[in-house]
Amino acid sequence: AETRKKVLAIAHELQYQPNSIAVNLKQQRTNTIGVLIPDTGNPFFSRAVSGIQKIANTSGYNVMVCQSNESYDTEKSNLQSLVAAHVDGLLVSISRESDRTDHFETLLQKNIPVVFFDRVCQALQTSQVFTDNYDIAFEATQYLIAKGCRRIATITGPRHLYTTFNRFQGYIDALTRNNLVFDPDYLLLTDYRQGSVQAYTHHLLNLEERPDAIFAMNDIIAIEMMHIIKKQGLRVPDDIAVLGFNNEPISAFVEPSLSTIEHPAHDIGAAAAEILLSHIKDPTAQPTKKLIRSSLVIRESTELRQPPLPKVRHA
Amino acid sequence: AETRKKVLAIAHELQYQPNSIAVNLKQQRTNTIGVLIPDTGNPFFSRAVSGIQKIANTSGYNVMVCQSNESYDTEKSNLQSLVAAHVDGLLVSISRESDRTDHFETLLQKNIPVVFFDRVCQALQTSQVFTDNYDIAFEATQYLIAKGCRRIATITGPRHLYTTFNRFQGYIDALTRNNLVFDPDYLLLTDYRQGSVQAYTHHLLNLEERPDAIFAMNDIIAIEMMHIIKKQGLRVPDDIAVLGFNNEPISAFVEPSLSTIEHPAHDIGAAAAEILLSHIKDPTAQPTKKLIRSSLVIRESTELRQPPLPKVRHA
DNA sequence: GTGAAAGCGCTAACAA
DNA sequence: TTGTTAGCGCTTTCAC
Repeated sequence: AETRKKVLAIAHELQYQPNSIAVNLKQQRTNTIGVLIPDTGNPFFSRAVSGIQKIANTSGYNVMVCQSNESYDTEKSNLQSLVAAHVDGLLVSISRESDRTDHFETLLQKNIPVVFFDRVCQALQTSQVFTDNYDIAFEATQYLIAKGCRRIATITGPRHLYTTFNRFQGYIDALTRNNLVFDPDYLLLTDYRQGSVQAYTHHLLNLEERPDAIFAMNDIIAIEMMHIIKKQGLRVPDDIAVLGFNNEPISAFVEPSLSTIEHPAHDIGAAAAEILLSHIKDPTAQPTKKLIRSSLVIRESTELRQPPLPKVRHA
Repeated sequence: AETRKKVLAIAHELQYQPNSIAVNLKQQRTNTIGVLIPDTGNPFFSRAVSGIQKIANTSGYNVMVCQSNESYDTEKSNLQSLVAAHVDGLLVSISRESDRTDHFETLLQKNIPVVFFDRVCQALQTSQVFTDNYDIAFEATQYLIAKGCRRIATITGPRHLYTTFNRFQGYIDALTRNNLVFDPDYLLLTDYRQGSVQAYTHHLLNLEERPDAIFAMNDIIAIEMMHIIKKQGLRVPDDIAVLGFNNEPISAFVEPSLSTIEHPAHDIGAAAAEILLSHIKDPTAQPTKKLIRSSLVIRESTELRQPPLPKVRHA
């Protein structure tokens, strides 16, 4: 009782800090969560990490970040690093290249909680946080059609990605609903490589029937496309309307300002972190799926000044 | 010898992985480096983190990231977390609010290697990686003056930040060298709060003698300012030239394309990580200072079409 | 070369 | 309530 005080006082005086590694060894946990994302430099993911940090830090967790650079192999090796580092749980958005998900199965075997976010992995029985990709793509396409667009091109990623697949379905279904036929010429699969946007845009502009709208998979691509379109002497939105995805801050300030889809990266990251922490606390908890809604942000790049064309029936 | 093989075989079969926490406890290190930056969502820092990751992962290190949100208190508490997590070393870019650096002294006492990057801390005897802020700001200002600009405004941050201070000095010295007097009306200190850029820009545009050029502290601010200037019916660069900082990818695609300063975030991060790893390997190594050069990237936002005005002598 | 044992710094169980 | 001790899983030393 007396000595207790003395010890505490001296401990404080010597600035005693428990050795967390020893604590970790004893407790068999690290108070660290692993984050595995495709690209730190992608603003969507860096904002998601920001949301993750916020939740993790307020709960006394540290965050270990790895980037797969959109490579399956790197993702796999990052995963091993994070597991080897004994993170208490993982937040993952899978790489573009990952069309199989065998590497995540070991997590389930080892009972390491994992929450996928945005680019989720449907094959696995885990918690997931995602947005209503199908609905918002449907709504966005519907909106473009209502504006009078009939030849709507889309730039998208590989089919096996959850986000891409659902957005594409929403796009297709909106076309069908409006009796428009899907023209494969208007579908571009991008790999994001340097210079690819330029090539894709020129391809679209040189088509016999040039598209009258482009629905891009993110704002950065959309802005680059607008730039190229304008350089070609065409007008946005009058000749070609452009719609982005993600609502990056910069999109409000380009000319014309970019219509896009608000995709709350910070909230998605934070929600995923919260679910993960709950799984860490209670390992028996069932996987949950959380939907975070997106919304259409209409600006100038799709606001056609001319009245909509009369509705045309194709096919 | 024989049993060795058998054991190894079975170990492989059971997928034996040494428990890294136990290894860490024994070795007194974690193979983890801590990264402390102001803001994960800031593209400059997220690109720097990308460079750090690359070096760290190839050397078998994990990366633990914390963001201070530009707050001194958060920075201090993040620092404690990272030290408590026993990171083997730290990479730090200090927060805007941190006008004192007492919290970093404990690192030196505990002999934890730290490398500051970009927003370095001069008061401490540690390794640092930075860019030639003074020279490039001088060169950029000189360039604007050569283009005929005489009333050059600048948007900058607090004086105690290394980057800000040196850029400001370069700006001032270039003015002086050209016999232009520095007008405090043309200096804006921003805190980056929501909406502040709009207020600052309007302030500048409403000055009795409107600036004919603006040198912003980063591209995002510069692009927002261009947007506001154009909304006011003024032309960029003819009425006001605009120069950014950081050369974000998007800056090539705005209208007019933004002149800016190439500030190699990825390289700065990678260089800092390399120096840190060398300090971890050899704790007796002396602190080094590494300079990574920036360069002027000239695009449309400063390319005045009219011939430069005749040189005016002020004061 | 092989094997046993001490110990990293802590926590939790147990004994006093 | 207080003090002692075993043990987390590894590495390294030291004896064999």
